[in-house]
Amino acid sequence: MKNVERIVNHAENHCKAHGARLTNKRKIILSGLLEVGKAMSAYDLVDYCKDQFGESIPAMSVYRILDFLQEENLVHKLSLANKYIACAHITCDHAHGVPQFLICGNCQRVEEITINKSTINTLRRNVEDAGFHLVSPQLEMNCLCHDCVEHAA
Amino acid sequence: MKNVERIVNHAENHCKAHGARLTNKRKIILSGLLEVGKAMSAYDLVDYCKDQFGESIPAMSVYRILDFLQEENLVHKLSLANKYIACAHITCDHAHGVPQFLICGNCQRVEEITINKSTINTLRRNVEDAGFHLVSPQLEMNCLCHDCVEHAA
DNA sequence: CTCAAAATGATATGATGTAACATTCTTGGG
DNA sequence: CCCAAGAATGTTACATCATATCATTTTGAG
Repeated sequence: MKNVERIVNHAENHCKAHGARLTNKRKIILSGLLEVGKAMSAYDLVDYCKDQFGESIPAMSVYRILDFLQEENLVHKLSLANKYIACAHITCDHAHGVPQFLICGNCQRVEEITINKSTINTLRRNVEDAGFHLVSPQLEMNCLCHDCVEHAA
Repeated sequence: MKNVERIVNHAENHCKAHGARLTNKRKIILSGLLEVGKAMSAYDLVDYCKDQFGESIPAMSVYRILDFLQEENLVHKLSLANKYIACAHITCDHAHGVPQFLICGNCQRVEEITINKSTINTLRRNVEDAGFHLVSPQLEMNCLCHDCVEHAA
């Protein structure tokens, strides 16, 4: 779990750098997401924090904290699943493209990838051709992970 | 509204062709979605059917009917918005690619487009490279429609 | 230290969605 | 035609996801 700690520290610096505060509760939520390494619902996080950290954080606060963490790009929301997941690139210092998510419809595993720019640009062009402007190319795709494909076969 | 009727008839034939039944309630829900022409939540549909058609359809039934209509490819679910929208291509007889949706984050307008196959294939390859299998390339993209971009500017 | 702003808590409620079982409707075989 | 079986719909209860509102606590700048 040293690794989680390291990432949280990094996140704290990232926040400090522009005057945002990674408070204790916010650290706890972020740690939970990092430890679990999977997408969790807000209420899953309430339970997890209670069980693992002995911290009772009301759901309302969890939602607020998740909003904060999303604004800081430390966490992403998955609309397909109504769940939240820690950003896979918190510790990278360079700017990132908007991520895309592969969600296993069977076991709920999630992989965060970055699709190459030219593909995204093609997508963007398709969107512009339809008279819309692409605000964010964060995509969520219905997938099966390798294991689940195997077992289904 | 003749047009809606025509589309519903077409949908009915489509269902009959493989032994599925487009019952009266199902027609009403589909008609509602077609008339409105926008994405609606299940509960929006409950209200709409009550107001416009004098039909009280319980939410549970609306969900079941929406499931049916999705299986028939007459309706799509938008996870970004938790809403449902009539397929833009019900009356086309040829098979369609999986659709992509452009959702205006400001006015909620939705455009259904079909991205060209080669772009989808590139996406699919990206997914396979990450060890996942793309089940369905139905994408939902956070956009702004042309009007909202103008007004924001 | 003090005060204002930020963060968190408490409570209620709205919105979305499903489980489980009952009832009604349709339809094909006798 | 009738009726059994399956399909569709209704009813009720509840699970899950999310936000509005106002109260309280914490924090940091002056």
